[in-house]
Amino acid sequence: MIQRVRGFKDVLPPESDIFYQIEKTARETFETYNFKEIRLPTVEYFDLFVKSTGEETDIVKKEMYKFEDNSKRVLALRPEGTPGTVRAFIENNLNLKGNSHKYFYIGNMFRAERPQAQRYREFEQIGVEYIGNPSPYADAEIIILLDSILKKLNLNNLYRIEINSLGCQACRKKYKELIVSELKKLDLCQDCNQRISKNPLRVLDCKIDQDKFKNIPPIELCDECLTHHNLLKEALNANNITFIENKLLVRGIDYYTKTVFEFKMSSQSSQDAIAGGGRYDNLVKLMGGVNSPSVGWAMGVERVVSLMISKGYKENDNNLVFVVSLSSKQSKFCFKIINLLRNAGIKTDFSNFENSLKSQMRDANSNSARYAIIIGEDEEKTSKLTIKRLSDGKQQKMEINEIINKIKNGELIL
RNA sequence: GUGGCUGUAGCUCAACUGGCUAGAGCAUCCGGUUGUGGCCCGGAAGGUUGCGGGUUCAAGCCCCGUCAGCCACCCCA
Repeated sequence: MIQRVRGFKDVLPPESDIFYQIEKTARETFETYNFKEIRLPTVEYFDLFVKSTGEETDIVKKEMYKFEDNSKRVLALRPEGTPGTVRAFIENNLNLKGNSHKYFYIGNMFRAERPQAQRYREFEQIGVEYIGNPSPYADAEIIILLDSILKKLNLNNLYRIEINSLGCQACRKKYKELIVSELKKLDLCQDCNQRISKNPLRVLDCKIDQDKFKNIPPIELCDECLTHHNLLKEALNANNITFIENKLLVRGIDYYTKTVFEFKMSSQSSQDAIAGGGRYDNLVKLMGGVNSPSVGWAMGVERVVSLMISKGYKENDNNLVFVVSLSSKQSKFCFKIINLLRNAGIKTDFSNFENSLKSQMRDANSNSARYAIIIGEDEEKTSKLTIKRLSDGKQQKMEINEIINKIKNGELIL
């Protein structure tokens, strides 16, 4: 028997329904905020991610599904959505098509990490990219958008928001120089020693050496970055969004500037980030497009699913009508009734007319049907069907049109 | 990627220091007289103990490998 590949998973009912509910809620919210869907390829050139996500990031260095196709092209399964979105933006000249570039995507991403609960090699991300708006209100807008989706899913109080500012290129350059000399004086772990030259800001996020950074001053933002950051915080406060400022929040992708943020679940698991994002003012230009300061985030759908399950997800009320036959003689008639109900938009099902009535009634019950319609010789002859409410066992006889009308109008009283 | 724990029926688990045809609950299926589900009762089905090798008279249990899951780290969604 050939089994699943490590780190990949089957999503089965009823869990698959939770995915659907999250996607549906996200789509409805995106519509309110005037974000449009963009659907992108799963496969891109490997170099796209090297250039955008960053050569020195863990994502590119050790987590990418990289391969050669039959024509020796070096390709990769996408590990995140932003590079593809930016590529599509530039390649399709979207900057010339309208002046609002608010996109969302829903898609699978791939990272070859060691699997763990809530950490899979293929996972689903829902993300947004707001391209070309440098305003702190764009940052605030997408943070509130994300918060709003999670609140609609009734996940209030199950997550916290952390924000930070990494500054622009100018203030970051100054800060890097400052901390590199400070960090070199310290006795750091192996990883950190390598990071000092490649990505010194990342060192500050190290959990091993955390205690040694007490004397490292936080980044000093330039006037513009500071104003941006303050406006964002004011906008969040003014709209009752609770957040924590985390000066050590750095994030593992190279293109971020100014605002970065993470939504974390309040669990003990180390897989606690349910969404993360930030501003990337230089990326579009770096990738060959016109200068377009942008901001975005991505949400890990599996992690939101696990939050929904942990708080006790309840399925929607089941309005199912289940049709059962006394014997196989009524099969044709029953099947016709079923299709009349379905054509009227009523959720209807049946199991096997060959089975005993008892067995079919058990099927109705295990499908948590609300009503059973029982059809025997009498019902077929008189066209008056027996309808039974399964919650209390009350039943009576009615014509099919009457049943349909009463169910549709919510007037079915037995 | 590093270190560790685990793997018995669909699910949750049991099987003394290696010892008879590997058990139970739940779930499933059938039945409990004439056309009625849930509760209850009776019965049935379901396992090459993840897979492969080794040690032994004998392996679910010990050893090696492998696959998978989980935990911590790393990192992130």
